Amino acid sequence: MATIRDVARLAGVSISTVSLTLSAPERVSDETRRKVADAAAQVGYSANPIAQSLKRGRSRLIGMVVSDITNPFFGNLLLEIESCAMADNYLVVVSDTAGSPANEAMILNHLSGQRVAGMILSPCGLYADDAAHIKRLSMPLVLFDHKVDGVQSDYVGTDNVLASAMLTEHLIRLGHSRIAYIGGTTGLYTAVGRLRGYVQTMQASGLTVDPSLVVDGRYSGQFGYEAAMRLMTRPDRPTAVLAASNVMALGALQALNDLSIACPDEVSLAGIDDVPWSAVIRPRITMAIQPVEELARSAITMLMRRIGATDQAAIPQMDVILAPRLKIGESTRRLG
Amino acid sequence: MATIRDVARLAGVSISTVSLTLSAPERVSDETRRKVADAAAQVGYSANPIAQSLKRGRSRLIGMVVSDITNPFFGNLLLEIESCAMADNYLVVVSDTAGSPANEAMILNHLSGQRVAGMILSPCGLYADDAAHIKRLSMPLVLFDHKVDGVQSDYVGTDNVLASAMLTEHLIRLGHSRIAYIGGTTGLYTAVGRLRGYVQTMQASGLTVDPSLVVDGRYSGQFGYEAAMRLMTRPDRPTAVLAASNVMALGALQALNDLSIACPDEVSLAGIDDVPWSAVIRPRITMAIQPVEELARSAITMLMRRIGATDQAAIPQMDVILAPRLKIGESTRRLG
DNA sequence: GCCATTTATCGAACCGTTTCGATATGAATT
DNA sequence: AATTCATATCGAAACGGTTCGATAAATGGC
Repeated sequence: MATIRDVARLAGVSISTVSLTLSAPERVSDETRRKVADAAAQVGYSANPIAQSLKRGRSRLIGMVVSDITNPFFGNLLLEIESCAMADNYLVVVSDTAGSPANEAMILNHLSGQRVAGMILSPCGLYADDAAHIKRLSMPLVLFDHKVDGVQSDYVGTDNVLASAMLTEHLIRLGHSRIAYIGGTTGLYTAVGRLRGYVQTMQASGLTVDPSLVVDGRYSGQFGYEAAMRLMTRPDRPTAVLAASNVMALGALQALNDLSIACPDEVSLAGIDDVPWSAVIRPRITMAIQPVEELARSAITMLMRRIGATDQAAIPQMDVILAPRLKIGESTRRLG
Repeated sequence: MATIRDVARLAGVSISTVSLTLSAPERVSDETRRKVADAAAQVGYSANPIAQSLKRGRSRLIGMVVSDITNPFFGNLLLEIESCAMADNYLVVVSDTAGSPANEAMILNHLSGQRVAGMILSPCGLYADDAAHIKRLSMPLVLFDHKVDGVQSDYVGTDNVLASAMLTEHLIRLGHSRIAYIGGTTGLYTAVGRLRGYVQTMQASGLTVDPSLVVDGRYSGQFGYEAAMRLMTRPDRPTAVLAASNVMALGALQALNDLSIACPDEVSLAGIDDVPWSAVIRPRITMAIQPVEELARSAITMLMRRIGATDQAAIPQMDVILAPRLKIGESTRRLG
C-alpha cells in the first residue's frame, strides 16, 4: 500500500504539503496541486483511515446497536442507514444486545473504545439505572425507537400512542367493544406509549377497559402466541385482539390457526409494525406501519449533523416523532 | 481516556514494560506485573484499538458483505456471526451490495482500506472478470453461499444440488411429473447448482424436462411472482412448482393466491431456504432448509483460523459444504 | 572469582497521518 | 531601499500503541 511518503517523494514535495493538498486544495499552488494529484494517481494512493483515526481521535465508523437484528423492522432500517452512511464515507458496525442491558453496556464500551464517530442506539433498559452506561457516552448519539429517561440526546421514533390509537379506533368503528390488548415488554418506552394509546381511545369512546383483557408482557412471538391462547380459550373471549408488535401479532395469528378459530370471522386481529411478507400471510393483517425509510433517514441525518459539528452544545437537542400509517388488511371485520 | 503512558508513570516503569506486561504477562516479574495491574486498574486503562491497528497493520474488525441484508437468511447469519466475533473481541462491519458487482468492488475497497482483519463475502458477480477485485484482496477471506471461479479461498455453503434434488424427488414420489422450476439469477453459483439438482433428479427418474417449464431469472420475490403468473396461466400448466429460493417461493405463493389457485389442491409448491414466519404462512411451504447456525459457525471458525495464522499458505484451502434439511409442509400433496 | 547465559527492563524507532509554528519567497506599501 | 504582509511550503511533534536491539542485573558452571 502506498503511503503519503511515497506520494511526497514522487511529487518532490514534503508530506505535509501532500496532506494539505488533499485536505485543502485551494491553499496550495496550481503547480503543486497538479504534481501531487499526478503522483497520487500514479502510485494509487489512498489515505490510511486508521492513521487518520488515530490522529483525529475518532474513526469513520458508525455504531448501530439494536436488540434483535432478525426483526425485519431493524433489517430494513439497517439497509437504509448503511447506504446513507456509505454515501458519506462511513461504515456501519452492527451489534445485537439480545435485549439485555448488561450486553448493551458491554457493546457500548467496545464501540466507544473503537472511537466510533457516532452511534444509533435502540436501548433495551427499563429503568434509569440501566442508563448509566449511556449517559457516560461522550460521543454523538441518536436514540432510536426507545427513549430513556434522564438521557439527554436526540431521539427518533414513531408516535406510539397514535399507532395503537389508530388501530383501536378502527376496531371500535367496526363495532367491537371487547377488545383485548397484548402488550410489549412491561415498562419499555414503546410499550408504555402503545398501551396508553389503546386505553385512551377506549375511554374516549366511552368503553371500559377490562383489565383481564390487557396482557402486558414481552415483545416476542412466543409471548404473543401464549397470550392469544389464554385470551381465546376463555369462555368470554374478546371479539378483537390488538397486538403491540409485528412478531406478537404473528404469534397470535399462529395461536388462532392452531385453535382453528377463524380470523376475521370469529375474531379480528390487528398489530403495530409492518409484518415481513405481509402480502402472503393470510389473512393480511391490519397494521399501523412505521415509516422505516423516513425513520432511518432522520436518524442518520441527525447523527451526521452532530458528527459534523464542532460544538456539540450548540446543537439543540431534538426529538423527531413520525406518524405511522394505517394499513387495513383482511384480519379485521365488522362485528355481527 | 488513560493512555499507556499514564499507566507507566503511575507504576514507575517504562511504557514498553507496560505493553509487555499486557501482552505477555509471563515475561515480567511478579512484582512488575502487580504494579502494572494496579496502575491500570486505578486509571481505568484500556488499550486504544486504533493505535494497535495502526501499528499492527490490521484492525479488529471483520467485514461481512452480503447482497441483501433484508433477506432473513442473512439476518440470522449475521446474528450468529456477530456473537461469535464478539466472543473473540472482534466487531462486525456489515455492508449490502444490493447485488451489484460494481458496489461490491467499491465496498471491498473500503473494507480493505480499513484494514479489516478478515472478510466473509457472499459475492454477487457472475463471471470471472467480476472477480478481479476479489482476487486482489490480500486478507483472510471466506466465501459464503456463492463460490467464484478462479478465486482461491475457503468456502462455506449448502449443497445446492442436493437441496433441489431432495425437493424434486419428494414431488416425483408424490406422483408429479409436470414439475416447473423457477430458477435464481442466471449463471450465479447457487442457481447453477440448484438447477442441476432439479434436472438430474428428473432425468434419473426417467422424466423429461420440459424446457418451457424451466424459468431462469433472478432471485427476487417479484420475479417469482411473475414467473408463477406465466406458468399458471398456461393451458397446460404444471402440477407442481419448485422455486429456487425462499423469496421466490413466497412470490409464487402470492401469485397463486391472486389467481385463486388453491395450493396444494390444484398445484404443489416447494422452495429452497427457510421462509420467515413459515409457521404462520398458509399453507406451510415444503422447504429444503439451510442450516444457518452451522453455516455461520463454520464461516467464522474458518476465518478465525486464517486470521490467527502467521503463514497463510500453511493452511490448506478448504470447502465446507453442509447438507440442507427437508421440511415437509402442507404446500405439496399427492397428485390425483 | 571469572566468563557465559538467562532474565527483566528500557529507550528508541516506527506505524501513517494531521497540524502548528517556522521559514522562505515575492508583492505591496511607504 | 527598507519594512510589512500574504502566500506557499516545510520540519517536527504529536496521536497511542508495539517491537527490537541494547543494557543491566541475576544466575550458573567451572
